Amino acid sequence: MSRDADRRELLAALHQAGRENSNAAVMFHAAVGARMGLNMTEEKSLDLLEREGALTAGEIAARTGLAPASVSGLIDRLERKGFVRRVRDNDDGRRVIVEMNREHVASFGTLFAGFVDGLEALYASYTNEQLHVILDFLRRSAAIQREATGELTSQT
Amino acid sequence: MSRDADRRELLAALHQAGRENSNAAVMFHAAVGARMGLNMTEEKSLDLLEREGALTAGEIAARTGLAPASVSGLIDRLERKGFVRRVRDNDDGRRVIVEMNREHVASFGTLFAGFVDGLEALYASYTNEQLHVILDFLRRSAAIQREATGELTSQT
DNA sequence: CCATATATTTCGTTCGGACGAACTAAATAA
DNA sequence: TTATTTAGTTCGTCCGAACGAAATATATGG
Repeated sequence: MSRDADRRELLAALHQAGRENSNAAVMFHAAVGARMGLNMTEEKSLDLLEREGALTAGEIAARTGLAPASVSGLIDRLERKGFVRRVRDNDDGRRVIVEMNREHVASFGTLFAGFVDGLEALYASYTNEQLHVILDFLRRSAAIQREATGELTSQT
Repeated sequence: MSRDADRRELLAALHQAGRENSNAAVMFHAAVGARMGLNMTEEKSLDLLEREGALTAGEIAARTGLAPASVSGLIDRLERKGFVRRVRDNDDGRRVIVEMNREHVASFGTLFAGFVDGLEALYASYTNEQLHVILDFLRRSAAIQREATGELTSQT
């Protein structure tokens, strides 16, 4: 049963490595945020806009769980720092659409230089077939984490 | 050059998926922390203790960049919530060693149930060979992120 | 021993971000 | 039109976490 033993070890190692990778991602994210002058809330909101595109203030409130007043303040800060723009909704003048300012975000690209280079070198070390496996894993792992986050966030 | 085209696409997809996976990890981490009654600083400190084992207050200060006074408060809070213990260092009575209370952390295991099940199912869908690739990727990716975090954190 | 250096804590203060309540403006219903 | 609902903002307040400076306790060098 050497095959089984190998697999058990493998799974344990994956558990550990996955944990450490998550951890490293969190730390990196925090470090990048700090360098960009963003707090956690601001960072998460930008990520939200990155993933979902422009959102109204109300949508941001719903997604982040913040009170409307807090979202106004949040948008103020992000706008002041140049990361987003407020755009009036033509269909409904009450709404405020918050658009990410991609140019400004991109201007911090140098912060990621080392990271990007490292990743490219890493990818370069794999065959196409292996990269397909990694891609599949990343996508499904992200889905699982988002699902789990949803479960934790929905009050139970 | 269909091979090259495939690879270019693959790399672009990996870039995107990697980003989203990181993001999902950050969100999940934050959600777990919120459920455990921890703020970001407390979470990061526990992660630190997880990775490096027991640390003195001063070491925590050095690793987190917090002022000594802030670390005292941090340890107070973590201790009050049951996540760590203060232990006097026998070799040097001035030092305070902070140990993680693993039992208490483990008691939140149910929060991770969905996540863990999901991951197990995911891993089950791969061959040993594929898992080796994923393991290698996770480890090297974590190292790259830690390296990049270090670069960002060291004042430059 | 005594003086000085080091590790941590205590104290008082400050600051940012989150909030509820009241307000403004726009949309919709009557 | 006028009344009501909805979206966001403003305002005043509160709370937690971070800090510097001073205090405490222990270690180390002269």
